[in-house]
Amino acid sequence: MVKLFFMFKNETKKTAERTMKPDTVFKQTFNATLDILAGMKRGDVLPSENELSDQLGVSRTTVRKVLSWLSDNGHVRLDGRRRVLTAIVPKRERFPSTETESTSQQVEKRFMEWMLRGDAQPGSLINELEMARQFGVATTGIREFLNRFRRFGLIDKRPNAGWVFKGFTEDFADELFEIREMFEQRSARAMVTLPPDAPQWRDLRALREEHRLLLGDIDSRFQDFSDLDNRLHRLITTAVPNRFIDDFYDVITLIFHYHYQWNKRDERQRNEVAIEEHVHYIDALLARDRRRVEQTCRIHLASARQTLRRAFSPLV
Amino acid sequence: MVKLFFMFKNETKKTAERTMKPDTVFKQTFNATLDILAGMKRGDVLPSENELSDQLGVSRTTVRKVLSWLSDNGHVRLDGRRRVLTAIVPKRERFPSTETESTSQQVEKRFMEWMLRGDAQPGSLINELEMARQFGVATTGIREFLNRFRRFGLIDKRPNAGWVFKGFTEDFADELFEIREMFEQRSARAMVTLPPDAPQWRDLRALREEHRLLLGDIDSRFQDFSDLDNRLHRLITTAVPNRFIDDFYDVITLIFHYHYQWNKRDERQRNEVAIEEHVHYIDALLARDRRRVEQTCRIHLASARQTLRRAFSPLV
DNA sequence: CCTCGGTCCTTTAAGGATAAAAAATCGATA
DNA sequence: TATCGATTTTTTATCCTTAAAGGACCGAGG
Repeated sequence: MVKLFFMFKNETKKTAERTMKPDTVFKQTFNATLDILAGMKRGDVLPSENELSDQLGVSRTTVRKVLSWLSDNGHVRLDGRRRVLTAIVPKRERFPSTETESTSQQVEKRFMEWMLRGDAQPGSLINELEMARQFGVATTGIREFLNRFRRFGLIDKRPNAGWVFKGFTEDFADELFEIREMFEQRSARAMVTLPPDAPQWRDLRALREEHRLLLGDIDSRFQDFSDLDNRLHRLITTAVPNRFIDDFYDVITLIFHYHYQWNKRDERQRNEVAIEEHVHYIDALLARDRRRVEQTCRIHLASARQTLRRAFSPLV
Repeated sequence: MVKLFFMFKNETKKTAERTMKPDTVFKQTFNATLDILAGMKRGDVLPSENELSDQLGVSRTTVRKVLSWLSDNGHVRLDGRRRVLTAIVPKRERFPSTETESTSQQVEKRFMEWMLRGDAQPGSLINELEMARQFGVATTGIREFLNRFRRFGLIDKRPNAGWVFKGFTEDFADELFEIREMFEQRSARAMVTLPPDAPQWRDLRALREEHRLLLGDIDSRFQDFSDLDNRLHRLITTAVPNRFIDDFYDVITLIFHYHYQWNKRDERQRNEVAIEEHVHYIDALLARDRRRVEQTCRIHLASARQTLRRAFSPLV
């Protein structure tokens, strides 16, 4: 059987000593707090602990840890029960992105890179222990990732005997897009029947404007398409929410997120075509013309499918 | 916030001392080997180690462990390189089913029971540690289960802050069946276009016969319907395989498996109706009549949806 | 040349431990 | 009455450890 090796050339060796639970949340929060402070000047009063907690999406415990650091290092002064900014925090205090990524995020990233590089042969075995060693994490982290990754349809589990990589193949693209087409057509049809005062129409018009702006500046900003693509399709699915369809879009989002990072061939032109397809699709939706919606949707998905399929034959 | 307690009334306390990795595979293999020996008589030669390994679906290592026991306890004698059965193994040597279930299977079972009992309030929090204590397993086992269970659309993860049970509600049934209907109609339409010599037609005719037999003996065997239901729908999806559709059927299979165990109301009558619907559906497929297939499929799924929905209002 | 026993090594499935993060508690105070 | 500081308790994310299961190798024998 073919065994896999996950180490890439030019890989930087992991030297960081691992703690039990990483403090990536603290470090991210720290950076985010600095972003907030950057918009303030000396003498300004900081938001309250609860406000910061809400705004940053972390517990007050973590917020307080950051605020303690700011006090201890003389950037913030206590004035009664207010906190006052006394000194700007220099940029170099920010934690680098390598330290703000949790283990599970790192595993996902490295696994996807390994897969999309094309190093992975269909049918090859994935070994938890080997992967854990190469990624510098414990086997439990790998297990957890693989279990979550199962639903992407790219790996199979053989109990007591590891995992099989099924391959990032044309079959995969076809099966993915068969479902995607069913779901998208269903959502698009539902959207057409939404009442004219549904909030989706406002969002859709805003998205159309964003598409127009991007097309006007396509040469420098063509990489922003990925985000726009995701937002359009997610908006359409909100017409009639269904948790299984939402979950499926998670699969598509992840696949495309990494796919866009690795497949740079014809990127600019590919995205320009896709944006134009989107505009036609959006116009059809705004016109609430069911037949045209179905047609423009089909055209766009067919070309997206071709894009993904071509990623599997990199030499042609 | 509502907290959950997983301990049921009349629950038997776990007293078994836990080992690192349970030997459930050995115990299952042991029982399965006894089943094979039951079909033999004294003096018969056992199959080879490799044969047993293939047949039982476990490694030779495990097979050899069972064979060692048989030798050590005088039930099997070595004759050159053959093994000869010398004494029947008494039934009481079999391991009880409680010892042949792996931790992950136990966790799944107990979680599903807890959910389907209706003790779980929608929106309540699931606590890994609490659940681990109640189930008598380590937190890693719970985590792994919850991660795998995510795709069933019944729980949500909040990073660093546990899991939320979304509730086994009518919404869930509706969303599940919306997808199921799309997938089933798609597969049924594909099946109609299969060539007359496709192996599916043979299997379908066999299934039809099984339905007929079950209907004739409905009073004593109505519980066998669950298995038949699963096999029919799985057969139809093989018309044009798609890994995402297969995965979705795993969700349906598990939900129905436990649902059938807990919801006994009108069980016999419900199953009888469903079998008749199946027969009409199968006949339409065998006739390769697209319109009738769509119609009978819709009728059957609508009644299955009602069955599941009714399970959420147990007092009406 | 295939199969078996013996042996050994590798890998998975579980348990257990610990630091970080979340959450709760409680006066005090504005 | 909501907020803050201080402190404590609970829970998650991660690492490490170990027995069972899988798998490879080898020599012998039919």
